[in-house]
Amino acid sequence: MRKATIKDVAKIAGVSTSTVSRVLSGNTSISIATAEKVRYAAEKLGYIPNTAARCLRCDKSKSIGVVLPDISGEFYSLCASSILKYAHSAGYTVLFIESGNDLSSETEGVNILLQHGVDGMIFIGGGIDASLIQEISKEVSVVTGDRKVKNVPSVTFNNRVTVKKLTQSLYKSGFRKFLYLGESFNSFDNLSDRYAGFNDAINNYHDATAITILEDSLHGDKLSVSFELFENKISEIMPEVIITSNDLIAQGIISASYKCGIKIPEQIAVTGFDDMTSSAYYTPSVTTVRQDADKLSKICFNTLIDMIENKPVSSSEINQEIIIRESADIKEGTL
Amino acid sequence: MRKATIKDVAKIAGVSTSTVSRVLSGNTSISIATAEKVRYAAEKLGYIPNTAARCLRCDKSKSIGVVLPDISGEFYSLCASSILKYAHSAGYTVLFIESGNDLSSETEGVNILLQHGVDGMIFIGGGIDASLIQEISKEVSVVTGDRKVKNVPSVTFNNRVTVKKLTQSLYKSGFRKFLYLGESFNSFDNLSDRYAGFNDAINNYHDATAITILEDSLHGDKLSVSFELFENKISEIMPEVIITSNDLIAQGIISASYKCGIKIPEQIAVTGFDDMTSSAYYTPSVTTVRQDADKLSKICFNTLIDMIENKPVSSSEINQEIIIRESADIKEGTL
DNA sequence: ATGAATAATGCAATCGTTTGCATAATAATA
DNA sequence: TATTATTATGCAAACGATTGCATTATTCAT
Repeated sequence: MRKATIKDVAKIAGVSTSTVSRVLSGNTSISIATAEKVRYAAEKLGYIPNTAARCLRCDKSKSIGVVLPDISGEFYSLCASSILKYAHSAGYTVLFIESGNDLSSETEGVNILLQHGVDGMIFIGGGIDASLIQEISKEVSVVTGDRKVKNVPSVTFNNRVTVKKLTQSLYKSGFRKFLYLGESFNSFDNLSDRYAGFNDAINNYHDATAITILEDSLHGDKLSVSFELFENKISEIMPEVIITSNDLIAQGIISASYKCGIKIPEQIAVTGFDDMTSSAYYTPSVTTVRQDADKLSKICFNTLIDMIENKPVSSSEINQEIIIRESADIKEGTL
Repeated sequence: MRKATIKDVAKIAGVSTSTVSRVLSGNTSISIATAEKVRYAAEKLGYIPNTAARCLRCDKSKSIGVVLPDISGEFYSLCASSILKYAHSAGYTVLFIESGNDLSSETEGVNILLQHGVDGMIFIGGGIDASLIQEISKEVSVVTGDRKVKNVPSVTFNNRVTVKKLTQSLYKSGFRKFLYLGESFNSFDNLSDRYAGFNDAINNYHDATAITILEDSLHGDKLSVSFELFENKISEIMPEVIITSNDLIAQGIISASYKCGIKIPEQIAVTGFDDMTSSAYYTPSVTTVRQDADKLSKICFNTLIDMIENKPVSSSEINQEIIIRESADIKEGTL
């Protein structure tokens, strides 16, 4: 048998479809008796309102789009999970888009969202063309997470302050010869901010030395690259501490050093970024910076909903947390 | 200005809406000239077809629902990513639902999918009430992934065969005292299958000893549990090899043994399951079983689409791959 | 050139809701 | 009781697309 519609419910309950609609949405005055009848009929028929029809009529979909680089990344998947949670409990539905690498797949993805008439979009992380976001934000409510785009409300982490603090406490812990080893960046605010924070700290110390290595191929699982890098470059330099821009690099360094017979943290201290699950169980466990994905997601979502409901919104910044573990011995009280 | 509709396009192009529709869907005969005009008008207006309207009219949404325990799990997030990929390139949209723990959130999630009129659903992994799936499968096309439900097409891994093979090759590599350390199971086919495979192999050997420990609290990141377990129980037993039912347990064992001064793999060999990213970089790296999430997702999706299009479908099984690494020294040629 | 077949297009109904307006029923007030 | 507010309901028109049927324009064959 066909799926029950509001008409069927109306017929069974002996009222008009308007009444059924009103009972079910429950925001107008309805006599208790009819409400009862309607609810009974709906229940009996197993009536499920048709979202498409409602969406068409009301010109809003109660759905949002979420664009992120790849949903299988540890951080992003946590965001996905959180957003799903908040969205569902607010009666919203979520469409995810992986921006991937190329602009064309991005545009295509955004088009899917547009076609579906999402009420708003959240863009999380880099890798998505800024001008595209700008463009979209004129048509529909947009919030960016972990990234800033001009004239678009954003939710970001305080990377710069955190890395400055981290560097300072390493200095206070006695380290003097620093190596900053990070992914190269162009306009990725969070990466450049991390490096900026490093410099903020270093520039205050005249008895500290700092070298920087920025590499494109460091990210992802290309740890062998780190290994080479370690053998070729670091051995000449021999820093006392290596500050990296993500945990995978840090783990790569640790792994490489292990194979070269260099002891971590005894000979070289290493810090990461992201607090990946594996970092806690690594040997040695990785001193790193934790970013609260759930918090980011929550604020992004709430901000977006406020925008959709035409409430005033503003950007926000979330504090990161430095997690001290074995790979870098940060002295008590230096944070 | 309002978003352009098919009417606007029709007016600009000087044709009827029917014609516009036909041009854009491109499956009926249309003169080249009008097609040209229509396409030009659509382009000029930035026309984006309204999915809700189409969905309403055609009674299909070109969308599917995917229900999984949690989208942030490493394996599941890979599935999510893959499904997104295949779905989008087939013109489908995806709604994810986290089944979480309780039945109520499951039912709620499924309701969301029903309301949205998804054309089909994929249920991946355990934790979702089997009878609920049965129920749903009467209303809409359903495929299960990494799990079997009566009368529902499924895509599963050959857990039993794989673990049997793994056990056999460990035996052939010289191990005799086995410990199977896994999550306890009730109806989770994959877990019970793994254990069954272990027994399949062991039962053939009269000179091998096997102990089994099944624990509820082993899964997830409760590695301290493993640690306790290791100290209290295993030390009395002292197996030569430990076969675990997932990588986290294996890593926990490795980590615990390290702290107890037991050398792995020299004193005890350990195998995991899942081939998590971290397992490759662990020290020692973890011998494990890889399950191809992308393959699973692809077959699930294709099967579902076949069902939706009323083509005949059948269940399939995917071979797992044993990945030999440092934590368990499987001899060449024993596989 | 004339009728038959085919190709192009338009008309209008339809999908399932919601909602402004009108009306009927009820309650409050004078 | 007559009159006015208030509360409950129904009617019917949207929302934007698709599609069966009817119609017109075109092509083809004889």
